[in-house]
Amino acid sequence: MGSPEKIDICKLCPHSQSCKANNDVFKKLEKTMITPEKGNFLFKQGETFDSFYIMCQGSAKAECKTTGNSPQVLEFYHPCDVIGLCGFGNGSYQETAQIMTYSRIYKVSKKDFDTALAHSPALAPLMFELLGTSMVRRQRALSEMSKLEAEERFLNFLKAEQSGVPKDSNGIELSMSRTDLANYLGVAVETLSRLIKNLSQKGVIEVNNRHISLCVNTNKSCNAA
Amino acid sequence: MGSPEKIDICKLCPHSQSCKANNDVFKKLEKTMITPEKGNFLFKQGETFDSFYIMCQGSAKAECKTTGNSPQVLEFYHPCDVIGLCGFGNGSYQETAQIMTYSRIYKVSKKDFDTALAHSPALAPLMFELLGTSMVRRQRALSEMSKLEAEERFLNFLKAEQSGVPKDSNGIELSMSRTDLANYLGVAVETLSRLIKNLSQKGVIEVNNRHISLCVNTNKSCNAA
DNA sequence: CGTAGAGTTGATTGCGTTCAACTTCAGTGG
DNA sequence: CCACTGAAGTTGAACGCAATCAACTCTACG
Repeated sequence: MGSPEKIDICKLCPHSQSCKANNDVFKKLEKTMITPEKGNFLFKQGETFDSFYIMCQGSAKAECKTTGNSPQVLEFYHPCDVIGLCGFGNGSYQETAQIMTYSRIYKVSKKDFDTALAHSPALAPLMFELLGTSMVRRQRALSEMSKLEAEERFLNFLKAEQSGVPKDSNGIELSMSRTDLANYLGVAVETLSRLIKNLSQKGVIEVNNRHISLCVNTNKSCNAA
Repeated sequence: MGSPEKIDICKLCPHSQSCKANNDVFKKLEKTMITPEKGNFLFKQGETFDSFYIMCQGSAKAECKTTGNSPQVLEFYHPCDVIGLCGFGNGSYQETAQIMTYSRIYKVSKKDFDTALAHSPALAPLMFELLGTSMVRRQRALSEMSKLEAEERFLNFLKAEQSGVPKDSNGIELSMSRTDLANYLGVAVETLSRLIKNLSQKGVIEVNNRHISLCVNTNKSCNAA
């Protein structure tokens, strides 16, 4: 892990407009910047909940394992995302967070958070909102998982990824492996591979390794092409 | 809906030991008792978040619909469960809550909750815990949905249902229709029907309409029988 | 008694899994 | 600089779980 600093880098951040970390209330929170490398863990499932994190730069994933099964990728994290809220549940993290690419991340210790809570009346509602949103995001994923077919889930994923990227940039640079992505989507790696090939042949997407761009007609009707 | 009262019925409640509503902090919350009938809605997806609920008696379900798809049952609620927390997300409910059997439910208005928040420092942490737990519950469901086969998901469901029931009682009285249950498990009604038949023939469960009892060897090995 | 909704059963189809072989790519050491 | 190695990704063939469609039975309720 990198050495902690205490600089406000939000001023330089391209996401500062929409980021919770740049919110008035959150800005007052005591926090440190960490710069973990690819493969590092922010926390592992079962560990005591002592901090949560706000991603400024980079990418990460959350996995959870249930008894006897291979782990399931729950979520991919991008800049502005808050990581580790699941720890509020019963005092320990119920998932494992791992860095996918070199990242810059704000770390907020639970201790500092609890202190701030007493002084800043606006903090609790903000946190309720964050937790509520996280909950809804996962229930959406749950709903999609059982309702939609693999292709549609993948397209939804792409659209979500694209929305977090400046519009002028041409396509998306995926930060996760096919294995992780397939796991996240709930299909086998082979299925994902075939799926991408099909969509590519149909002209819905253009693929070059981990670089994928959605073609102009982003709407659903392009499936029929 | 039934007429609101303001009586503390926790003293008479068989679940009072484990129920959040009976927690010191929650007890001080201003709340009213409602007694909705089967089919009533506590709230519908998209409505403004103005209250959450604590179930004392009865059963309910939460459904969500995403664009263009049939609704997905997210969760079934039993006594002690808190309903409507998703509303904290963006100020509106992201799911619909419907009563399945005649129920007695505490209603906590957001206004009263916000008021209490200012006076009771222990309330926010308790709420964080509730929200965190709800989040984790849904991510578990998500993980199971993609990892486990239908039969195992059904058995897990049964075990969960059973754990909320006094041990001396013989078996479980399901409060939901096959349709809802199949939807919740992410399979077709027909599949669920066949599944139940198989398990019954293998001697893993005993079925009589909506009354189901897990046979003595509750452990996984009984699948092999 | 008749109707509607809930649940069951059977036959068929298909999406996605699994297994296996192959290709591509990045990193490492000679 | 190139050969080697292992991981990541692709392709093909065969299988199987669960969906779908359709007909039927059961149950509740008027």
